[in-house]
Amino acid sequence: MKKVISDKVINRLTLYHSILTDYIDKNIEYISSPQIADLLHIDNTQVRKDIALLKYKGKCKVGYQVYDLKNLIEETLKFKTIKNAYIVGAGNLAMALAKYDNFEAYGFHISALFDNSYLKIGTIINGKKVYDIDRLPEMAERQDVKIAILTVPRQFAQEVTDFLVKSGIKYIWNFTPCVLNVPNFVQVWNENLIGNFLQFTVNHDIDN
Amino acid sequence: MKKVISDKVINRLTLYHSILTDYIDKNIEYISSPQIADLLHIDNTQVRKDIALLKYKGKCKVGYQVYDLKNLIEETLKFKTIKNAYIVGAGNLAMALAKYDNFEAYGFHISALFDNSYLKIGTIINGKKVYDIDRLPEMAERQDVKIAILTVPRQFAQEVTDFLVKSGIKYIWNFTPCVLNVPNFVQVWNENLIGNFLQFTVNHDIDN
DNA sequence: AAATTATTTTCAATAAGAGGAACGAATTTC
DNA sequence: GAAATTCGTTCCTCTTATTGAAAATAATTT
Repeated sequence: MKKVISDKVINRLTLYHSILTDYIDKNIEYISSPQIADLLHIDNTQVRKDIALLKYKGKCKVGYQVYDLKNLIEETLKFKTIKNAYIVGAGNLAMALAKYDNFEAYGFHISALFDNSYLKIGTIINGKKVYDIDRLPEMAERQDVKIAILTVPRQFAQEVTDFLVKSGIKYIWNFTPCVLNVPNFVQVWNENLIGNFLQFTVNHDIDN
Repeated sequence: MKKVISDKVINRLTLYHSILTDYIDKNIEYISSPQIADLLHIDNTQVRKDIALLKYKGKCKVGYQVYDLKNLIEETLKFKTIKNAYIVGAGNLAMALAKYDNFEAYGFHISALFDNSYLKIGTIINGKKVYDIDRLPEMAERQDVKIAILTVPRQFAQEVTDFLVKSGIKYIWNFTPCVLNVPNFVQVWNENLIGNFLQFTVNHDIDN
């Protein structure tokens, strides 16, 4: 797998995108690299280099065209490509994610949720139905879904992961605080919620 | 601000920590760098180097002592230091976060939630009370809380942020898909949920 | 209208950092 | 005692970030 765009750049591009969205709301036509850089407290050369990766040319003394640049980022990051995904484990976090319509803006479509509790199976959250997890293998194959968002309690994480792997899931977005053991052909992204924020509290002195 | 430990290392350390927790549950006394590396699909030299940063010495041919290493990581990442935080905006995501007891393991304590809806003010979620957001400045000063977890709808993000800044909040864990404009003495961590996972879907070909 | 100024992009070069390979040293096992 | 495994470290490579001109263009001044 060759990385066309590095992780760090992708992350920054999503932030630029969010700024651009805001500028469009405000009907501003141009944005400059120093403007973006100031908002994010990063270096403006960084911004220009990231944008240069997209082969996009700005206008001297004016900056970049907001609308075009936003579209280009969406194209590069494939926001318009629909990525179907299942949520596995219909707990609190799953509910929040299922109700979080913002996913769609990035091309993620939650097709269904899965759980093993009879209290949850059959319920509908934000138009998305909760199915018995036993049905996942069949549905995943039929709907050709390869992404699972894992939100089960930690003690079931590995067990359910094994089940997902057998079901043909290829990408697991792991919200559990566990390191999952998977074969090489399955990719895991550990959404280390707390770990990310720690980067913050470790190096600063938070004295309460 | 000098970074004693880089972001990437911190992120990996949290993953090691999660593996170590698992090993303790299984009553295994020692763990080696290749074992950790295999689970995370990274290089074992990397693991050794990260651990070397902690000034921890392993035992040749045996590995590292699970219990000690886990404690050392917790100490380094300040898991035992209680970090009080408020959740601002009592929506779906806030509910999920408030119910997510795992935060405590990392030293994060949610002291209270805040909202402006009379439907939510006064309710109690997982033992944590929802207060009128007007009370935040006074409470933050009295309780000396400097961390806010922002989960309001995107259209109110900036407005509420300005309010938080005026209230003396110094660290904002931003779950909204907005880039917040803050003064230099306030730090924002953009928890770019989708952005993180995109790193995944952009460079792989997910064909559905 | 021409010249100047200020801002911004672009290109090039340097510096810093992270990841991976390799090797000696140590220790357990056979 | 020999073999195998693992740690710790050094070195090298590749990536990423920063710095420093130079070119371009809009706005301002003369």
